[in-house]
Amino acid sequence: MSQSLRKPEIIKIARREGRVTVDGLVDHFGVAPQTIRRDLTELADSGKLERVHGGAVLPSTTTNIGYSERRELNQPAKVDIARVCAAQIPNDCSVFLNIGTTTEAVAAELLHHQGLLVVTNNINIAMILSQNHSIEVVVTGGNLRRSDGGLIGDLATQTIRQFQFDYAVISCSALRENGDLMDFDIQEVGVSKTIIAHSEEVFLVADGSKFERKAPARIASMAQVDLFVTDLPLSPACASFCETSGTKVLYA
Amino acid sequence: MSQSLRKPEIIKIARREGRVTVDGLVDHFGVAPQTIRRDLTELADSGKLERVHGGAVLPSTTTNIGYSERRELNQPAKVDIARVCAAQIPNDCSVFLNIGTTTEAVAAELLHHQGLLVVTNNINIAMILSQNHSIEVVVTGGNLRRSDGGLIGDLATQTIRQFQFDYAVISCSALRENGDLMDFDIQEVGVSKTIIAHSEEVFLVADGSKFERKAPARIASMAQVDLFVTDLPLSPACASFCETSGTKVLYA
DNA sequence: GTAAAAATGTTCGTTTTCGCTCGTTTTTCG
DNA sequence: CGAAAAACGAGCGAAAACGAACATTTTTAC
Repeated sequence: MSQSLRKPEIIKIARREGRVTVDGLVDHFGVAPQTIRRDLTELADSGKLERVHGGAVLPSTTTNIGYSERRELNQPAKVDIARVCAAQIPNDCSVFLNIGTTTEAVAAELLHHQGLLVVTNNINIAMILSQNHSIEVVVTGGNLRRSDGGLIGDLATQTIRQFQFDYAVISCSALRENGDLMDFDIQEVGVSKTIIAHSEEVFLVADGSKFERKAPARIASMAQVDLFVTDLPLSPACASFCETSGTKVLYA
Repeated sequence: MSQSLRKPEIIKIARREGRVTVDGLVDHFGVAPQTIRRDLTELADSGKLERVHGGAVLPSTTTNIGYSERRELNQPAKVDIARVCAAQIPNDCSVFLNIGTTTEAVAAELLHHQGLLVVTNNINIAMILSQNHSIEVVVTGGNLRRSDGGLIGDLATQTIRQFQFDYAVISCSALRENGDLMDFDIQEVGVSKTIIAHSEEVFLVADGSKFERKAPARIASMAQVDLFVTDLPLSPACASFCETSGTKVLYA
């Protein structure tokens, strides 16, 4: 399929409005109706939209709109971080991956590894890793959180307690200057704490935007993290905290 | 502006705006279009951007999963069986759905129900049911079986033992004339036995082709099933067995 | 200071996109 | 049901964008 600058924006509008019209897009982009029709036809052919007379609608199977938008947010940075993180994980070891778009990116990078045992409480990660037949995938139980495919609650922690991981890759909703890892969901906090307690090496993946966000629940301190992979330089305060607590920092 | 500073800035703009145009960058940097094209091509080669006619956009990781599943779900016989089975399940109750394409079809039919608590060891079912916000979805832990998205092993049975279900919908790999339910995977047998032991009402969904197949491991007897939904008439032997064991039979 | 190397600008032939026309299909409305 | 109106897809020419090759400028290394 040929590409165009308009198509991503058409999809964005479709996800926001639920549908798009040829006329509306003609006004929006200032192009001829035929051009819009061509775009819609091609988007429909590739399964991104469903063509209807006069416009197009979202395919009926599209769920988690908010999530998929968030997943694309800052994606290149996440992939860079993920690549650096995955490079620190050897073959033939056990790894835990928890909830988060950045950890999903790590899962995608891990597809090139071999002989891994990966345990995850993220359904999307399980789907991603099922492509590699040399990776044994174990899913924790738990209540399914629709917003991001995460499995949380008591069942999840129960499962995790039965393992001891060589490596854990975790993320968080927000980071504070004093080195605290924060999260929105109190249930997820319990899971993350359990993961840290059952892992030899804890890797934290988080892009720089996490420093600008606030979240209510405290997961842990950076001191409990062995390796922190991020994209932007840390503030002096945070950098010195990592220094004294022995947390290694890698930049993507 | 020197060359080394231009590419990071292009990425910064792309992340902020979601897309960049050649013309826009020519104005922004005051260089020739060809230079911008070179930059964009190199950024695209390294995976940071996705090149399109007239500019570039952030790489999209939109993955459309579930094509193959949906195809299988559309097999008319399975859908008919699923519809009949789903009609026997009331709103506001707890249901277990196990592995199998027919049970997946049941999940699709249950999308119209409300107030359900559904526990499943099938990742595809979890994805399907996540579309209905009035259904609480719980996933059992377990080793992921790539062939069908099933979660099996000790972790799965452990989880199931913690529940007592109003209804369980199960399937099997094969059916014998004497009323035995058979399966290919010994690990799955353990799961199915546990499900039956922890459910008030057990529904079996299986199309007629199951009678023509052989499988090595015995799950249970039809006598432990309360309702059997199928598409083709049973053999006289099997029908009389159901009669004496009190198993109700429904035809789709 | 000079030469090599890298980056940038220019030209030009090729490819892609876009808008127009026109005949066909779908929808709307009496 | 049937006709008018809207929407649609195919084909075509013009315009824009593209990439390759080469000339020119800037940076780097000695």
